[in-house]
Amino acid sequence: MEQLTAILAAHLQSTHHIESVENLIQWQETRPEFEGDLTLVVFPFLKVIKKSPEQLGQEFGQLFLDHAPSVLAFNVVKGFLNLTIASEEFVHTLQQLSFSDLPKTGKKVVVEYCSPNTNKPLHLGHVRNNLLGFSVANLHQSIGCDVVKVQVINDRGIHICKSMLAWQKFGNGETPESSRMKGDHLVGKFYVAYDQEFKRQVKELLEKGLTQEEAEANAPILLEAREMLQKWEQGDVEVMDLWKTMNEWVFKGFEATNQRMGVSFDKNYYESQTYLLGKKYVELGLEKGVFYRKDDGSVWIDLTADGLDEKLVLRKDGTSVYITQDIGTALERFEDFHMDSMIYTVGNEQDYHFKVLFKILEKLGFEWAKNCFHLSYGMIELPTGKMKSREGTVVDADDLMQEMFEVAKERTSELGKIDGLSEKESHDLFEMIGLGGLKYFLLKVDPKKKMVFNPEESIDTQGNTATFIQYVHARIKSILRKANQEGLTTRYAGEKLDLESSEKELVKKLNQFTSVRMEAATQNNPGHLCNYVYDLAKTYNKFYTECPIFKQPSPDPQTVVFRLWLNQKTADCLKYATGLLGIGVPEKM
RNA sequence: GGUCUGGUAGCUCAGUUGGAUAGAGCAACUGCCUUCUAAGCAGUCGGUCGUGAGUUCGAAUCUCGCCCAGAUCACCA
Repeated sequence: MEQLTAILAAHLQSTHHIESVENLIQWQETRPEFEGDLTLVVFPFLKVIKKSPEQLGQEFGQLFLDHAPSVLAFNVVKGFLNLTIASEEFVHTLQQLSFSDLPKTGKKVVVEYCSPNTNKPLHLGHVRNNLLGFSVANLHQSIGCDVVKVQVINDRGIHICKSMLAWQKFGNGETPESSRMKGDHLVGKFYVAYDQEFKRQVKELLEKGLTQEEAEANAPILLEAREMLQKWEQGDVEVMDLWKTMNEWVFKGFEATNQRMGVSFDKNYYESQTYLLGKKYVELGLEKGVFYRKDDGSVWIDLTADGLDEKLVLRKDGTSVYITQDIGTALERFEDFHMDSMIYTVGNEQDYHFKVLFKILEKLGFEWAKNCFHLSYGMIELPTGKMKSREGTVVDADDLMQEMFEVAKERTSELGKIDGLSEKESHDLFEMIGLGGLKYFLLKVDPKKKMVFNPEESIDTQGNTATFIQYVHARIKSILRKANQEGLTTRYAGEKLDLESSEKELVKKLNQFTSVRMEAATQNNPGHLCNYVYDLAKTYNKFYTECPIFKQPSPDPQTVVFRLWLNQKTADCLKYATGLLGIGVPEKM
């Protein structure tokens, strides 16, 4: 394509005296319904060259035919010049493709995701968050960045005290061991128990004649929780011990969940250690005149000139608010890593918060603030409505993964695909199919979109699913195993060969990988890669049916090797690309 | 009310800096397994791209108005 561009640019310069050709030359792939491989859009030239689209197309077509050996033929339809490219060119393209991480650029990116509270287990929302954050981190690594994966663990505050208090009141000394429950689920149970008790007390107070507001503010259990928070802040030994114990339970639970999901972190930040950090930077902001102090002593920033509001950054009693902590945490991270950019994977209900945060960091004079990105994603709702932890209407992450596993098991067994597999092999396969299906389902849609999760409909194994992609990989591997048995090589020597159209399509599709990956990484959208992988799998399947290798009549030896090579390259690409999404592909299924 | 995000086939979604007759999957229907894996392939059916204007050779894509849905505008986190 570079060659063709050069030829055209030279022609435009010498014949039509046009110097700046950058914006005029638009290449695109020829649509399947037309003859050809590569298409030049002629319309943009009409403004500078007074000819009809048809004439100009003919002129350019002839030019390529005369000067570019790789162009075999051309046709012009309306304002589109379609070129047929020689098979050698496709072989050459395929030779240059490899699927691995790009060389290091020295750019450092911090990716934050997960951010759980330690009062309840992870749910479907966290799953989307985790998968997005993890795959975006992979994508950046893939294009040559140094990536640091971090999570902030929300381990303090009134909501944590609530589950602690409920455990004290109703727990009877229950532990994960004694109850045989995962620690995070056990603690979550008491968070729900708190809420039930709270509601009961509110109801009681209402019956005594208090208003709803009064009742909610004076429920004894809430007052107790507040008292507990105060004790925590004072470092009360008993409360701290309970806090540490229950948090340990939860951390163990989270670790198990994240491990099964396949995500990991390089560093954890605990809010209990960072919640006071922001204060010293408030002083810095005051010195710089970015912040100002009101008469009552509270500190603010005025962002009205930037289209935002005034925002409090320090209360009049000198304590921090949410954004103060985030300022502190961001700067702490910069001390830790000196990153060039940072990605926050957080739900879209915090869009405004992050706009404000980035603006503040920028005004404080930090260069990297401009490269901060809020990877904002839409909420997941159930057919019955929103998920609410307190009311127990959530899709639990552990349950969900297990359900996916079970469905994969059932479906695979039905199809008789586990014959000849050991118990461990089939277990691993179910896990790969089940988890892969879940991951692909959540990653393929644009992160910005909210989604409705319907458990029955979501667990599909046909069509645009991970299973389909995994199946294609297994098919390829099966062919390559057979080739190996027969002692055939997959190294094509590169002699002249006429390619079938589905072979050409597959090479073209493989050739798109690099640009798709770049787009997915720079836009922080793994969905692009999902769509690509699906497309690739579909393109392969067409090639698979149209270009057999071991079927009779068998193709000539050179074609066999070429097709095996193409199989190998496709498998490499599928494995690498799905790996970036955190999805595994099996050797057999 | 202000700001942000979304609105594409019955359903779930793609659709690169504006490019050819708007694409997939699911669902419904029709063909194809004596073997490179049918979790597949080929095909039929299905659309006033929320709506009205504008910009131009050309608009799902850009601009403006309006309609619908969600989020947000806390000295909560």
